[in-house]
Amino acid sequence: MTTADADPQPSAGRRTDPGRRDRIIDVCLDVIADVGVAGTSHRRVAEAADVPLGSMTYHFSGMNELLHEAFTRFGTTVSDQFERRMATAADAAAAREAVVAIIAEDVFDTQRDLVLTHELYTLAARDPSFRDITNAWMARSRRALERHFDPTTARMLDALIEGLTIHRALDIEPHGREVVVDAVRRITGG
Amino acid sequence: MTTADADPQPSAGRRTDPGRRDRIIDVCLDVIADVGVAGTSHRRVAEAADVPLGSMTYHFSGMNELLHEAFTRFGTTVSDQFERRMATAADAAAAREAVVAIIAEDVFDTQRDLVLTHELYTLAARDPSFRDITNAWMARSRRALERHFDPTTARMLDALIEGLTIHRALDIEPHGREVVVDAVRRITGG
Amino acid sequence: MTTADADPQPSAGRRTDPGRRDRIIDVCLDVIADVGVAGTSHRRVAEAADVPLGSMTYHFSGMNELLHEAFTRFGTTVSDQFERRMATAADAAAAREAVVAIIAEDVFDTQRDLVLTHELYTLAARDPSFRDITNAWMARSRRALERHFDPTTARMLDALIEGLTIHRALDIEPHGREVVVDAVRRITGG
Amino acid sequence: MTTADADPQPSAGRRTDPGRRDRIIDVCLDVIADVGVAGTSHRRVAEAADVPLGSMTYHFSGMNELLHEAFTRFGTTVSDQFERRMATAADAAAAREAVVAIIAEDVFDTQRDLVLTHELYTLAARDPSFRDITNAWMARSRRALERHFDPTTARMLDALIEGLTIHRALDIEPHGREVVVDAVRRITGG
DNA sequence: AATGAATGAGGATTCATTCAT
DNA sequence: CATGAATGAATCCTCATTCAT
Repeated sequence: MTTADADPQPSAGRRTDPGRRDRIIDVCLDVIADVGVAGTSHRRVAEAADVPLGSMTYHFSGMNELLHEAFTRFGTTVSDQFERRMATAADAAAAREAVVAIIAEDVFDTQRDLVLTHELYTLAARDPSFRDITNAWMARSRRALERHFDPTTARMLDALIEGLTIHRALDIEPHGREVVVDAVRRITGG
Repeated sequence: MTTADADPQPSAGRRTDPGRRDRIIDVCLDVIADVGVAGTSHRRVAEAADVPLGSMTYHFSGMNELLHEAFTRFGTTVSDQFERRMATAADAAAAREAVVAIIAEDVFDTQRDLVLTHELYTLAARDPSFRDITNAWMARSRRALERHFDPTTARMLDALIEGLTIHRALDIEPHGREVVVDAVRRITGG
Repeated sequence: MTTADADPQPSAGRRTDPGRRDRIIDVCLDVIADVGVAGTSHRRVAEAADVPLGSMTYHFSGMNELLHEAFTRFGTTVSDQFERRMATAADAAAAREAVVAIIAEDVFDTQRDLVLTHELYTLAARDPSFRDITNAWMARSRRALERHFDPTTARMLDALIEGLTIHRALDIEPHGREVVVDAVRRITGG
Repeated sequence: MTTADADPQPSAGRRTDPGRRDRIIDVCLDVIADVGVAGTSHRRVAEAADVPLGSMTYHFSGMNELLHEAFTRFGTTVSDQFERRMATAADAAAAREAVVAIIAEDVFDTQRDLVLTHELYTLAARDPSFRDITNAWMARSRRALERHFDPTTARMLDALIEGLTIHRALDIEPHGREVVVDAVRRITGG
């Protein structure tokens, strides 16, 4: 009864693993956040995802495709959150507060997102094939802001969010919340 | 004067090479701009600098030291330019125009600086040992802005410059100069 | 007749594909001519034949079987042509001209055949299991020549054809037709 | 006296190994003869030469350079032997006998040379960068033959040697020596 | 009968670093 | 002081083959 040929899940038991591709992409983002794009290798991702090395190039044509998919997912996730934040704002005042919250809270508590964002920008700065990701991201952000502000103000706000977020994360003595509130007010004229 | 075969220009002609360390640092920045920190290796830098491979680990304890020195130089160079821009401004109006010029012109025409900046941010976002570079950079920028604006406004302006510069470089349809002018006016209340 | 959706041309349209094995063999020769035996892989052949990868090991026990079948076909094809050439010769003079034509024209205009021949010889030189192909080829050539020449002369002619063909293909300044004519005459005493 | 730090050849004792490059090339030919160009890999050659894997790409830019050097050496070696054979022949009769000996003895007793020759031809048939090796080889052979025979005859003889050698090696029932003698006589009119 | 998913072994190559000179 | 030689680890990627379906 315990012989091998009676085992419904023989040896490794890992013949088919649907969703593996998805899992690899998720894990890849973790690895990037951990060791950077520079340190991200097939080996490391495979190990982190508990997947054989050969699986990597089976599911992805190469590192480039993997990175592209990973950052596409990242961009989509962040954009989703951004949109949700803006969508729940009832009026301009609430929208302003949402923007402040995004700057002061969202990215602040996730070092992970900060790192990933910079890694993506670095990639996009050199490799145009990653621009479509940043483009889509920026486009969605702006569209979400345009629900509450005119196009020009939306652009400015978007850039302000970018700059304040970066500086907040890198600065040795980060600005307080009131600076953010004030800056948003100046731009939006609220 | 010392040895018998007092040849002023010895055979290989590269016996003593003062400034070699400096040259390596400069070339390293070029290499980073070209292939990214990820693709920057001793070999590549050595070749680009026309320096023997062994020279790399002789002058630098390792890649980390080399990168650190390279980005320190980069930060200093960019800060110098920034300071010079701001120093020549006679009054607040001129200062505002200088800021606009920095955003709309300086980084715009050098893809190189854009790439290097992001590479540095990416490094700093993960590795604290690179924070001192970004800190010094930000501190100098802010001090330069504080010549003309109050500290809070200076902070905001600094962040705005950051965000607008990035978006200008990555955006598929970059904003026009007038958007920059308007944004600077709103923040500075000019 | 069996299932309900008795579609005579089922969805994918490639349910049954008689002659697929044949097509794979043909394509395999093209691949070998293109990238050499060394570069010929299941994957490459499968892709070139527009056949799923799994199909390769279904139809062939392994690369060796595939190569064997491919070169068998190649040898047969070339031998057929050789035989046809010799068969149409009415007398010894015509036979001599046929030999000249084979050397000076047949292989000359197909780089493909030259490459394939050498690949086969290389295989046969090391692996005895490919000797039966070259043996059959040589036997047929000799038999075809023996229609017009005595056995010893046939052997010599066969070797001469071999050598002149190779040198014609590899030589930087190939010999002219008259050299071929002369050599054939000397061997056959025509 | 026998302590480790008194050992002039510390630990591995393989710091500098002049002539290593040469040894690799020689070993490479052995490996090719053994498993073919197709089966020749850095790993296999490194192991056969008792050299670390990293040593391979240190001494050679890649497989192509290694193969090129190996076959260049092979071609030179064989040509040398050929030239020596022909140089020692005092008159035309002796030259004819030398040619016979080359065909009937030289290659016959070295399966190795046969295999290597075919591997080289296969390479040269597809990759023009290997033609210079075969060209040099053929040129030297012909020049050596022209010491004793007129250019046209030399060409024919060269081709005959090629063809008879190949057939002798591949044939299931190889021709006897007398066929070779006869063929050479017919071509040279001796 | 046929195939897509999967994988471990091995492919060439690049690398930072060590060390004898 | 400076460097060329050397190497083991790690890089991405390709491969033949197996197997559940």
